[in-house]
Amino acid sequence: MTDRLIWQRLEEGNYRLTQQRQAVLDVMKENRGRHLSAEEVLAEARKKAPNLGIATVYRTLDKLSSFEVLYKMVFDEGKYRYEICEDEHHRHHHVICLSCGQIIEIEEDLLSKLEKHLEGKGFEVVDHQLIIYANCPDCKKKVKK
Amino acid sequence: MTDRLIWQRLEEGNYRLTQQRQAVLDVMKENRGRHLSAEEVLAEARKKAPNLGIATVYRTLDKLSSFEVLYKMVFDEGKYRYEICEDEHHRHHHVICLSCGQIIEIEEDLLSKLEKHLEGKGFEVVDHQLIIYANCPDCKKKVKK
DNA sequence: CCCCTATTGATAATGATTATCATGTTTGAT
DNA sequence: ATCAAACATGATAATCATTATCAATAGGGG
Repeated sequence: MTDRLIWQRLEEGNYRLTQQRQAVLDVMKENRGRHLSAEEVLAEARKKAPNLGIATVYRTLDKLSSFEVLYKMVFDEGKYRYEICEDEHHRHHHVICLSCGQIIEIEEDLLSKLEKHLEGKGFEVVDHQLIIYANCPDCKKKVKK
Repeated sequence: MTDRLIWQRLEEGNYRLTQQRQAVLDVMKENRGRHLSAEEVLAEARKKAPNLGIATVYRTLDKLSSFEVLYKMVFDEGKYRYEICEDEHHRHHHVICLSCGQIIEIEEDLLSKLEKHLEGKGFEVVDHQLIIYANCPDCKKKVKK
């Protein structure tokens, strides 16, 4: 997602970029493709805004998600993670390695057929999330030993 | 999932079926295809075991999940839900209606191609979960008004 | 420069889940 | 059957992530 587009969305939402919010947004931009928890964002963002509080982090992450600047998602560990949006389609494809916990993004989009089918049945598809649980090539080797 | 198979898994795990555990398991069997939270299971199961405690419900749900008698899953609301396993493949396909919250199961399995691709790259695919966010036909009508 | 409103950080409150522990129950060896 | 040992339970405390509260503060428009 481009700075231009981010700016546009913040403006539409009448959202001022304070130092703290800037720090949070910077962290998210510096971690494109990663899926950060609120605590992780706090730890990083404090390097720029040392007395940033966790409440502000949550507030900012939720607001940015509501502007569709960030995705808010949840994996099986049961807590929220955030990631900067990369496209207009809100599609998330992830592979989670069951051994090392690494979360890898994949690009393929094979779901349009399924969604067309649902739309044919009267559904209005808004978004989807696909998570694949796997052992990544490295861990696969280790596990076999 | 058949009673036969459930029994087999409990036996393999040396898991005694006490009254309380039986009550929890019964609730799960009576609600095939539904995705119950621990609190919901507790409320139902207390009809059979009136002074059942929430801790026992959690313990039982987790154990049954570890035996692959139940699936343990998480949606965007951020809490765990459980469902009795219906097949050997551990595949969950859900459509969540964004208006009424209804969770509908779908049967299609269009992901084998994608998984083959990942396996070609050295991954070992263990499981997957696909969630589609949509408005169901009824809510779609209401939303449009 | 001052007032007004938005924002912040600290902290309390909440909700879901997990851990602890004293008590009660089952099991299996005798 | 008896009894010790292991297991299971319910109540409740502890924990973890998140949200709400609130007094203090910061910034922008006049």
